[in-house]
Amino acid sequence: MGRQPCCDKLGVKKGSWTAEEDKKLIIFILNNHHCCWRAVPKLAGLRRCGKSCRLRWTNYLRPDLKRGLLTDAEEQLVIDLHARLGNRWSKIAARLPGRTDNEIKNHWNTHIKKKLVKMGINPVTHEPIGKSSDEDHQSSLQMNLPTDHQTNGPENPKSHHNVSSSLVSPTGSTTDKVTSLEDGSITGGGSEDDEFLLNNLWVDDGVLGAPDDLMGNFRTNNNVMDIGFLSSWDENCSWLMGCEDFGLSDFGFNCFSDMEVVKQVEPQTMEVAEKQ
DNA sequence: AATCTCTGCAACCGCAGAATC
DNA sequence: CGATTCTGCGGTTGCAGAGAT
Repeated sequence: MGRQPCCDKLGVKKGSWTAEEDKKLIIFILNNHHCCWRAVPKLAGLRRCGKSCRLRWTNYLRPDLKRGLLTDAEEQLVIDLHARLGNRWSKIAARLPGRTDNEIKNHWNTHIKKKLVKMGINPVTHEPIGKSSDEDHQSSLQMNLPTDHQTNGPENPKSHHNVSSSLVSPTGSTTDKVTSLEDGSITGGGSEDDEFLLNNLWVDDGVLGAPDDLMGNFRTNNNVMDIGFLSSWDENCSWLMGCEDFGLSDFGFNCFSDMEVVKQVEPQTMEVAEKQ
């Protein structure tokens, strides 16, 4: 028998989300969390696929998301993690609070990849271009690059060393780990090894761990909704899990005044929010 | 000022594994 | 235990804005 289908494709809207749709989704999840994504669009009054709702929420509307370009430290960590995990963006994203796999994937493809090539580093193998005889990698790499990079080629031949050595992180902690990885101590795909090493990497990298200034912001296409009274990653997460206990006005969601707010704000929660 | 080209990002698509019946 | 569906992931696409001509 199995389950019911995810969504009937008929009447499902595609394309960019409107501010109105964002509001509906945010309000629904605030009041109900999400029981299952399949049910979300119908219950929230959206003509979207549940999959699309999940994507919109996780990649754009989640309150714990950071915004803007990755910092140097984050970029360095992405490079290090990519060197050992490959294109497992979700695993990489799990190590960068407030960043999504989609965001990291995009940043890799648009920024980091080019930067590495300019430095003479193969972004696939993380080895100096020309060092290995894997011409397949190089040719495939060039296929994926814009023409300006194809014509210019590596502009920095002096960078014939490990990526992680050339892009030194502020802590300097990640470089050594990468070196140890490349001597064969890491087995590709070994999830337990990955977890162990990544946890070490995570723990000692205070720069990236749960930033103090990580303030959750809800944003729509037109609005940024401050929920800055939450001061840490953990608080953000726990708040999310218990979001049904709060009303929208607690978070400064006055922009939703035109929307029907289902739940009433409890006086106690107001007090808590004000104290923060 | 108008047009063209390039770049970056949000969103979609298809697949695989997990979950459910 | 097989069939079916759900969820999450990675690859890819399409559009909008920026920059170049």
